[in-house]
Amino acid sequence: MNPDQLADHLYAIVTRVVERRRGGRGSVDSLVARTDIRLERPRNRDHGDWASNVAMRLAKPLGVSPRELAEEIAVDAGRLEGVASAEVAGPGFINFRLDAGAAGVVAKVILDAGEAYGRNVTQAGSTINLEFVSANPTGPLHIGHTRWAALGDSIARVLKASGAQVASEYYINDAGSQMDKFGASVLAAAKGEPTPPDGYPGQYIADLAAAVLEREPDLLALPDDEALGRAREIAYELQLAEIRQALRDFNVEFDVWFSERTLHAKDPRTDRSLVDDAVERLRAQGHVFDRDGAVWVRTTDFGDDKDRVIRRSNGVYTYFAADAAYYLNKGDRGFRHKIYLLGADHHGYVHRLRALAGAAGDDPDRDIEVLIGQLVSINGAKLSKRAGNIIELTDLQRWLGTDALRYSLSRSPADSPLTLDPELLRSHTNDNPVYYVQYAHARTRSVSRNAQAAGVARSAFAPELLGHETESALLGALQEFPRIVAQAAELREPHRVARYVEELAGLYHKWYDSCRVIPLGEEPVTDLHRTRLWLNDATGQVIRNGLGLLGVSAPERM
RNA sequence: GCCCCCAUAGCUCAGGGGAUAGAGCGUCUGCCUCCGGAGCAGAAGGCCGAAGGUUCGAAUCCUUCUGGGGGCACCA
Repeated sequence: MNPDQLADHLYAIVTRVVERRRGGRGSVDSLVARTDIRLERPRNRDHGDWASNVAMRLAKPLGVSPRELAEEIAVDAGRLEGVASAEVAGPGFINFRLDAGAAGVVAKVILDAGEAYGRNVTQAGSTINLEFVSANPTGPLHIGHTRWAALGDSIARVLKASGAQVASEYYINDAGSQMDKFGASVLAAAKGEPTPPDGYPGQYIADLAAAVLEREPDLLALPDDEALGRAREIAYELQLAEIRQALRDFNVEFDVWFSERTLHAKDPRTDRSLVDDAVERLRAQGHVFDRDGAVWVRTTDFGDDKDRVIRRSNGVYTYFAADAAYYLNKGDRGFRHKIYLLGADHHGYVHRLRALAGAAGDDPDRDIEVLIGQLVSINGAKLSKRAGNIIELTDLQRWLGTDALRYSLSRSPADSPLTLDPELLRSHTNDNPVYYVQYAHARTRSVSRNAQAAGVARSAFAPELLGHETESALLGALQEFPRIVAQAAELREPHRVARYVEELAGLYHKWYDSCRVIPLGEEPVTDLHRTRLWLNDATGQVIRNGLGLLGVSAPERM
């Protein structure tokens, strides 16, 4: 008996009650949405294993008191198999208590499913393109990108676990003038000249220059134009490789690396690029006009505060044009839903992107979704390029460790400002929530190893014996995991998984403290010990699955 | 000026209209002869920024205000 099954039974009972009272005039569905009949885990354990507010929702439309209605529902609900009791409490809650056996079967369900436990089909049928990071390949990733890398990757994972067809995608801005500035900066460094105006400063440019010279020793003997091109291309290749490696080391996997150059490349047969086509497609939709020699998109039709130029009067496309082409290309590749993860410093793009969807003939409310995340600060200091106190992703990783860094970035919602305390993250103690969770996992593994040595095996499974209060608390939390994953996917909030595994770890530690898996001294091994081993192993599996969704390791030992 | 986000314990942060608002850290008190004490049990700590509104019920939804962060290019 899991909460979803119980909710189904409850719905059937409520349907009967409503029919009895209404005599066929008006169904349940006309009074309350099916999804509003939900079971929640009460905060207070005295309120049972699961609680429903359905009576309070229906009392008014039915014209009865919530408690009276709750009593009527509770009588039937109390007779359900697997339900030990259904009691009315407070203003009209119905509090359910499950039989230990009915609750305990989840341990077996989990171990049968293994890594698949938690997967669900709530997002089945949706095709989602999820774009994040997309940093210019003109320098290393810094902390500003780090949060989106952690978050975006975990969002992709929970979406996939919920049955969505997802492509996580990195848009490489490798076209345009910033690449030339980048190339010029590297070439200048190779020549030993100072950084050109508007160029990229930084030690990494000098390092790249050295690497470029190593690859192309005759670089400086080439004509200037050619040298610039070679420097730019080699440095680009090296820098992009470094970015990819940094993300791989951070357990961030992109399905697609999309080069902006793809959009500008002319098709040799038609001599047209995807950007050319995109502008014409928007024009055909009726949202493009010409003014002052430039081509504009009427983004104000879709809530933008001013119209945007897509092709300048000098004939050069703006960045917006590439954005449009890229957006259309995502749709052409079969992705109905496009998610963009942007930092708060880019929120000005939101209207523009939504306008793009509208101008392309899509529904801006349904086909495009822009997630805005707040910036991260360290020790209270905001980190920005302007302030010159950028910290690189790879430095942070080496400093704090991938697990601690990913976890701390993943355990808060994206729109919540986040301050990292490096001292705290470096501490390998309980100061650091990730260790609390990882320790719980390591402990399940240790118990499992010790159990084997002590002759306790999963040879018997008697869930009705799991009657201790810490056991019913742990079982209830284990039952919740699939809906936590589904919720994280639906809301694009992977931090819910982090908070969940923290709670689960806490419940496990409490259980461990009061219930032994391995008998003391000369006591005999009983089915209770064997069944507890199932529970121990199931808990380890769920913590492992949860951490996996966050890209954090679940160590066997610490 | 216009737009977006935030405000909850001393600190860092959770809390999708429900019951007595939570966790970790920090402070204080207990618990290791036996499965990992990186743990557990307990104490203290709150006008959920302010004021209105919606609701049987608001930290949560709406409006206004205050305070903080960010953004408003024929840049990329």
